[in-house]
Order: sequence, then structure tokens, then C-alpha cells
Amino acid sequence: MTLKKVISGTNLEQAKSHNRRVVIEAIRTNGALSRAAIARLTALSSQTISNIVEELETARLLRPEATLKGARGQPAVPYSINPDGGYSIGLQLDHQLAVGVVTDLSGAMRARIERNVDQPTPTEAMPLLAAISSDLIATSRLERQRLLGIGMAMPGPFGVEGMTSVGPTALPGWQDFPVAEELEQLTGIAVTVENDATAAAIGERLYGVARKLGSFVYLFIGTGLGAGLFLDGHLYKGSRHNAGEIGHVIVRPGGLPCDCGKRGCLERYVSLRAAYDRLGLADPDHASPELLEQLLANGDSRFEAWLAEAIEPLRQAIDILEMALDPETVVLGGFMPLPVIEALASRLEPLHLSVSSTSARTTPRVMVGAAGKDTSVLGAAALPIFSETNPQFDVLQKPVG
Amino acid sequence: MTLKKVISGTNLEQAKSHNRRVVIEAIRTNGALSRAAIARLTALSSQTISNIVEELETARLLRPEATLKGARGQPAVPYSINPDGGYSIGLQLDHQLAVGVVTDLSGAMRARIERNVDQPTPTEAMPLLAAISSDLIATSRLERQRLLGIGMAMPGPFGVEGMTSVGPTALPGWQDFPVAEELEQLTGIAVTVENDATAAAIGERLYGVARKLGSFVYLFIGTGLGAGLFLDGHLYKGSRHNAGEIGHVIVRPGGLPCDCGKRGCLERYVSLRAAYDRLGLADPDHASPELLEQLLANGDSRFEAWLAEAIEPLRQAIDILEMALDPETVVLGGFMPLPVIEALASRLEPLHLSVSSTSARTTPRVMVGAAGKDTSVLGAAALPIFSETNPQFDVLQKPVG
DNA sequence: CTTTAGAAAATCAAGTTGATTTAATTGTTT
DNA sequence: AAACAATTAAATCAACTTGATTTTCTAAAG
Repeated sequence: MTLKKVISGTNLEQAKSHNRRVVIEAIRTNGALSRAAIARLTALSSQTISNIVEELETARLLRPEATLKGARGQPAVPYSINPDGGYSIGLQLDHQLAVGVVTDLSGAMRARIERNVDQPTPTEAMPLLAAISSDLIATSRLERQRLLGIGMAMPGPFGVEGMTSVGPTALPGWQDFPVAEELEQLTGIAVTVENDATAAAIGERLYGVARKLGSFVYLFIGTGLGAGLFLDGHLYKGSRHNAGEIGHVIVRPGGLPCDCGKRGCLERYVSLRAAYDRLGLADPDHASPELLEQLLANGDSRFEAWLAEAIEPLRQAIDILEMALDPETVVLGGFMPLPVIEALASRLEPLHLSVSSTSARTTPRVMVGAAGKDTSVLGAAALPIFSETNPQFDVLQKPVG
Repeated sequence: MTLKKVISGTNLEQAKSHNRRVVIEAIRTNGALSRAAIARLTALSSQTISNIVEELETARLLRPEATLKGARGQPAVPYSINPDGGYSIGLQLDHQLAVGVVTDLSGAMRARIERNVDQPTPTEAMPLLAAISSDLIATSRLERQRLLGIGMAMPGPFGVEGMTSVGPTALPGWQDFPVAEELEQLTGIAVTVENDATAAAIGERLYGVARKLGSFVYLFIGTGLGAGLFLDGHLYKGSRHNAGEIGHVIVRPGGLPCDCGKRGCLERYVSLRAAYDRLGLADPDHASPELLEQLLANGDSRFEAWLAEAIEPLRQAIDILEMALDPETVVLGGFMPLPVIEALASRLEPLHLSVSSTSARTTPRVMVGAAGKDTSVLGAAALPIFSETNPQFDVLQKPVG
């Protein structure tokens, strides 16, 4: 009989690792904090916090700010995240563009490289991505041992026959390609791969509008449509890494045919591709988001028609996410230009009645993401930082085997 | 400035509590295990396991089974969950019925009480529920100090204006009533309240078909329709306790009008109430699920028509849940009689293409729940047991304040 | 204006808890 | 008898807690 892998036990070492993360998280969400304040927030003793803060300071992850005077008692020394404590590389691959960035611990962009591609296959893209990475390391002259890893974002879903590689919103040829392993091989750096929506969600959680939220959904409007799910303080990726792939949910039974074989899929109405199609572009495979921004600015009537038609499916998407997941908020973003996102957002009201329609809300039901068009690369860069610093259940688990 | 409550730190005490739960969980999912086997599974040292097992044995939560011979080495003593180690009371309230049960640690029902009600208000129901509880304690003569708590299941959603108390699928008058607090007051026992779908999910996870699953969705077909979400080993309840309330998701834009004000809501097609309505019953408020079972057995043509019409919306519900959450499986159950659930399940194929349609599956996409018509009370009884024994992130957190 | 009490932050040193390590013992199979 | 697996016991170790102490400031009293 083979035994089921089970949640594993923990020990002091794991506990300490957790506590270290808790301290970082407390400072990240609240800004600079004194040792005493951290102790109160985390329910740990001030002595313990003192030890951890000292450790994190010598590791250069935290740095002291100017001593606070003006209150009674001994003046407090606030500590904040040291931007130079670590760096991360973010990569993003997409139908027409490969982008790479370096960010520091504060999420600030330190370098950026962009290369045009055209429906890249793995054989074409992998060397390019490796090259971008080494160029980034070279030009930003960052200390190699302070590099936390490479995070990569690409369109999902992953590994679904008849969906992953079919149709204009999917990247062809990547169906079962082991991106992370290959890129790790090529670069010698640890690689995390997520779909663009998940990456964007992490970005917003670490540095954007979702900084203080425990549960939210990032609705990513790109070539297709997907959602990144952050639930109860944890990233939820699904049992096969495809949670949030709601682009192919049916919102119009019998509606527009989709390449996946179904009719009336959400992303046939709300996505870059849906807009290009509605505009009747001659070469939708090479249209760019900037075009849409222009058309919006010009008040183009066909684009306005698309907007009007996209609103109700978008409302339904939000409705589905709210009803299924009861998040604190839904964040809108993606490759769709910010002005277009804002135009969509401003026309959403009245939203459908849902479990989110309660008067006792602290956050709006829908927010627009903070990171703009680089949301997905910046989010990708946030992935290694997130996995190194976020308090999560896994950290408590002893590695098994 | 008020500081954001943050994830709190941990210490040895919390770690031990976690490890105790891990041991119980290992035995629950795998059946009787020797100390050495537990040590291997949990990555804890055999000494640690020895200590914990001894402790749990004296607490009567575990009991030794017959020594295993036939292998090399010293014969192992397998330990299993001691059914008499604890008891739990499950309550379920609904439009026409109040049910209470006592279960032991193995989930076996030890007593059951049923009372008819009619659209009960809180003032009517609370004393009744308290009476059921004390009757259960008296008749089953259980040791009071081994009673882990009361779990209660009732239809959701909770506290949503214009939805919670509106329409035939909702219980009127409970909008903001503090059920748990009141019942705790009346009985002097700790009370957990969840919606029926969530309770059923926990039941299936502890004792049913979902015993070994890390992520699954329980689709509860009752008077209305809701889903219980078990994701990555944790119950996900949503930011306002209303996750999974997908009954009011729109599956037919412009379809049948719903009391919530929208049109084409899922539960207008798939629910007991939807079936009653489709049959044109004179008094749908007092129809019973057994009627549907009879009609199915008789091959009633109007009921067959409902079945046929319900399939596609049900497919869509499954599609939505699969795409949004990528679970290992979707479990069907609820107040709908088992033969009807099975009839629905057997007609589902072909399911929609989704992220679940991969050939590399270990579980079927759709399963029928094991607990039958008492699924929701039994699940309710499982709630206190779950919260006492399941390894979860919260356990590691030091209580703050 | 000076002094002093009070408060908050940070540190120190000893104490506690619970997992790990190491070694010994037991009982079975080959 | 030798090998092997399960269990037990004692000693050790890592990390958090506790309580006393020190530091440094503000505010009130004299």
C-alpha cells in the first residue's frame, strides 16, 4: 500500500523561518515599525523580535530609519525594508513581446529590456530569455549573491489538451514544455513560472493596491482573460496550476464560437483579441494595445461599440468571481491600456447583486491595478521575493523525504 | 495611525499543537499506522512521534490495534482513531426540517432527532435547536467533557441585503441574526455555523469520498444551490463568509427571473425549488425531496423534462467551478435525493472542455457524495471535529492581543 | 529653571519547551 | 547467529519566554 503524502510536522527551525517572514510582512504592509511595535503586532516577545530584527539587519534586509522623538519614553528606532537587500529578475513572454526587468526589494524597477517576438516557440524563446537575463545582470551590475531568483509570467492555461495551444489567445507549442527547468538550466538561477494573472496579483499584493488585503482576485485582461487568486493570505494556484483560467467560462450560451470548441466564452467578449476582432482589423495577430488607446481617445465609434458590448460580460465575470470566492475586492488590469481599463471600470455600475453587495464594505468592489502596462513583468519579478518573504503554510512544513 | 492586523508569529507551543494535528490527520487519511510509519510520513523523528502518540493515547484520541507480525524486525503496533475519543453534535436547519445528530470521532451517527418546522424564524428556531441539543446529550448519555462542540448547518448566503432573506430558497428573518452566539448562550457549548454546502464538504473530507483530496468543491443541491470550497487543505470561506454561493450566478442571460432581481440565475434551473417550480406543484413551499425520487422512479415525463433542462446549467456550474478553482474533483450532493443526483451525474457527459479535461487525472471530474440525505447534518457534526484536529495555518499563529 | 517621576524601548540573563540525536533494547525473520 | 525494524531512554540543542535592568525621553512638580 502506498501511503498518501500528508501534511508534515514542524520544528523550531521552521518556526523561526516563519517568524522572520512575519516580521518582514508586518513592515511591508505597515511601513517602518519599531521593534516594540512589531512585537505587539505579531504577538511575539520583544526579545524575540529584537533577535530577528538584528539578524535581518545584518542580512541587509532591514535598515534603521531616523530615531523617533516627541513621544514619552525611550525613542523608538523604526526599521524599514532595505531596497538594496535583494534583487529579482522578472520576465514576461507573450505573442509579440518579451520583456525583462530587474527590481529591488521595494519593487522599484532598476533595469528594463524589451525584445520583439512573433508567436515564439520554445526553441526560439528560451535562448532569448536567457540572454535577456544575463544582459539585465550585466547592465544593472547587481551583486549576484543578492539575486533572489527569476520570476516568469506567461499566458495560461498550462497543459490542457485542446485549450493550451489552440486559438489566437494561446501561445502555440508550449503545451508541455518544462519552462522553469529549462530556464534554470540555461541561467543557473532558480526560476518560478506563473501565468500572467497570478504574477500580476502578486505584484499588486506586494507593492500595489492589494497591499493590505487578505483575499482578492486580479482580473487580467490580456490577449485572453484570466484571474489570479489570492485567498486568505495565500496564492491559490489550483490542483493543476490552472486556477483562475476563466477566459473559457461560458457567459453567452450559444454565443460567439471559440477556438476551444465551446460557444460564448468570456474571452470572446472581454480581451484584447475580442476588441481586435470586433474592430475587424486586417491583421489582428499583430495589432497592439496602443491602437486601442488611440481609438478610445479619438472616440472611435466601432471601439465604443466594443466597449458597450464588453461591459455586460465583464460584469458577469466579476459576478462569477464574487459569488464563487467572496473576495475583498476585484482588481482590474492586464495588457489592456490603463485608459481603456478605466473606461471599462467607469461603466461597470450598476454591478450585479452579489455576496459582495453589502454596505459594510471597507474596500470598493472593483479597483484598478496600480502597476500599469508592466504589471505582469513587475509581478513576475515579485514572485521570487514573495516566495522568500511571505508567511505561508508551507514554510512551517518540514521538507519530507 | 492604526496598524493593520498582521499574520502573527509562532512558538513551540503552537508548533506542538500543529504536530499533534498532523499525526491525527495522517492516521485519518491512511488508516491505522505504526509510530514508525507516522514518523516517515510526517518527517518528524520517531521519538517525537512516540511522545505525541503516547499523549494522544492517554487522551483517548488514539487506540492501539493488534500488533502486526510477519515482517522483519520488531513488530509494529498500529494506532487508529478511537471513535469514543470524542463526540460532536450536528444541527441542521432548513425550511421544513430541523435535524440534530450525535457522531463519534469516526463520524458514525450515534443518535438522531428530527422535528418539522415551517419557514422558521430565529425566535421559533433557537429554543427548538437548544432542546434538540440537550435531548441528544440526554438520550445518547455521552460524557459531557468529551463533547467537542456543536456544528450547525443552514442555507447561505449570510448577511447580503436583497439576497439573504429574499425568495423561496432563503430562510426569512435570519439576515443578521447572530446564530452562533445565541446558541452558545442557550447551550453553554461552543458553536460553529456554516452554510450547508461547506458543512457537507467537511463531512466528505473527513469521512467521505474526498478523504484524501487537497482541493475539491462540493456542489450542494438543496432548496437553492451552493458550493463548499476546500482548497489546498484548507476550508475557504471568503472574506465575508459567503464564498461558493454560486446559486445566483447568471447562466442564462435574460433567462428565468429570480427573486434576487437578476435573470437566469443558476438556482432557477438546478435546485429542489427549480424542480418543484418546473413541475407546477400547487404548494411548492411544502413539497418534499421524496416526491422527486418517486417521480424519477415512475419515469414521470414532466420530471424528465426538468432533468433534461437542468443538465446544461449544471454543466455550466461545473465548468465555472473547474475553470475558476481547478479542483481535483467536484463532488455532487445535497438534499436532492441520491437517485436523482445519480441520474443527473449519469447524464452530464460530455462535460465541457475545461482545465480539468486533462488525461493525467487520478480522480474523476465529478463524484457523487457518500453521505446521502444527511450529508449536511453529518457535515455539521464534522465541523467541531475538523476544527479541533485539522492541521491548518491558523493553528501556528499565536493568539494576538 | 531644575529636579524628579513616569513611560516606553531595548537589552540581558536565566528558564522553559519541545524536537533531535545517540545509544540501547526488544522481538522477528532469514 | 546475523540482520533488521520498531520502540524507548537519556542527553543535547535551538528558539521562544520571562522578568529584571538599563537607557532615554517627556511632563509635571517644586
